[in-house]
Amino acid sequence: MQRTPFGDMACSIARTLDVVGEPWSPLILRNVYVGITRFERLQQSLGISRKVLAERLRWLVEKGVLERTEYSSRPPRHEYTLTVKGMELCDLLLTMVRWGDRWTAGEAGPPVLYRHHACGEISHVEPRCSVCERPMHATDVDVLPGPGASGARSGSPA
Amino acid sequence: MQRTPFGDMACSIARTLDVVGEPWSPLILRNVYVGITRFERLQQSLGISRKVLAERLRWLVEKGVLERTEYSSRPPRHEYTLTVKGMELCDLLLTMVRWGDRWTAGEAGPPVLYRHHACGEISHVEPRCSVCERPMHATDVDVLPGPGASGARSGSPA
DNA sequence: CCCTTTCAGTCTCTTCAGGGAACGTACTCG
DNA sequence: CGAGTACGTTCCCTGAAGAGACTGAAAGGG
Repeated sequence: MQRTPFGDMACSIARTLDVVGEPWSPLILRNVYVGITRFERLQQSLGISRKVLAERLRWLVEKGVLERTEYSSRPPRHEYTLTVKGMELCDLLLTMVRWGDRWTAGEAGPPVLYRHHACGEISHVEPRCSVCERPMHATDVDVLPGPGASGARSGSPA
Repeated sequence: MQRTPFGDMACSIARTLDVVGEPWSPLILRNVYVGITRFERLQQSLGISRKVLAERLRWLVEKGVLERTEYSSRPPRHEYTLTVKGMELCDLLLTMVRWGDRWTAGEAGPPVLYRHHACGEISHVEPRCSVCERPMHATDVDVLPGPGASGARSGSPA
C-alpha cells in the first residue's frame, strides 16, 4: 500500500513494517498461527476481500514469512504455514496482544488467553533484557547509533 | 486507512492495529520517542505528507497515545509528547526493532542500538512469561478463549 | 453423465486515502 | 518592510482497497 518505500529506510521498525505493516497482514499471520491455513477459510474468517488476501499471501510468501505447500495434488490444493521467520513475528503479535489487552479490552476482559507451556499458567509476555534478564521497557534504554546507520532517510537522530 | 473497522473486532491485535496500524503511525511514535516532538521536524524527518501527518497526530491524540501541549502561547505553538499509554506502545516498537534487526538488517548490522539502563549493556528485548519469568514465545503457548470473546467477527477460533 | 459443491484464485468497477504543493496565519528577526 | 519559522488546512491527482462476479479444475451425488 504505502507509496513511500519503508523497506529502504535505515530503520528496523520501518523494515518490519515493510513486511507486515500493511493492513490485514498481522491478522492473516495470527489466523495462520491458530490453524487457519487455507485461502477459503482465511477469507471467510477475516471478511477480507479475496483480491487483497491473495496479494498479501503472495507478499508474505515472497518475504519468507509464510510457506505455500501442497496438501493435495489432485485436485491441487495449497495451504500456508509459518516459517521460523514468521513464527518469530508471532512473538511480536503476542506483544501487540499484551498492549491491546491492557488498554483496549475494557470491561469484558481479554478476548483470548494464553497459557504458557513451561509453567501451565495463564499469563502474558513481558519484555526483558537479553543480557541481565531484568525488565526492559522503552523508558529503560538509551538509543545509540549502530553500525547499520546511514545518513539517509528515516530521520534517525540520536 | 483501513476501511474495515478493526476497532470493533473482538481481537486485541486488531484493536491495537486500530490505534497504530495505519501507515506512518509507528514511525511517528518512534520519532516522538527519540525527541522529535514538533510538527515541522516530524514532517521533515519522515518525509511524510503534511496532510497525513496532521491526520495521524490528531488520531493519536484522540486515542490517548500522544498529548498535545503548548510550549509557546504567543505565537501558539504545540508539541507532542508520549502519554503512559503511548510509552507502553514503544515497548512494542522495541519488539519490532528486535525482529527487524534479526531478519532484515543484513551485513551492515542494526542501524540503532539500545543500552539498558539497569545493566549498562547493549542488548535487546526478549519476551518472557509474566508468571514464571522464563522465555515465552509463540511456540510456547496454548491459545484459549477469554472472557471478552464474542461469537462475532474476527474469525477467532480456538 | 450431468449437476452441485468446494477450493483457490483472478478480474472489473467504484470509492476513498495518500502524495505533494500551495495557501493562510501568527509571530520574530534584521 | 520583507524574509523566515512554525503549524497547520485545502486542493487536485493518482493509486490502492473493497465488493463481488467470474473462472477453472476436480470431487461427490443421484
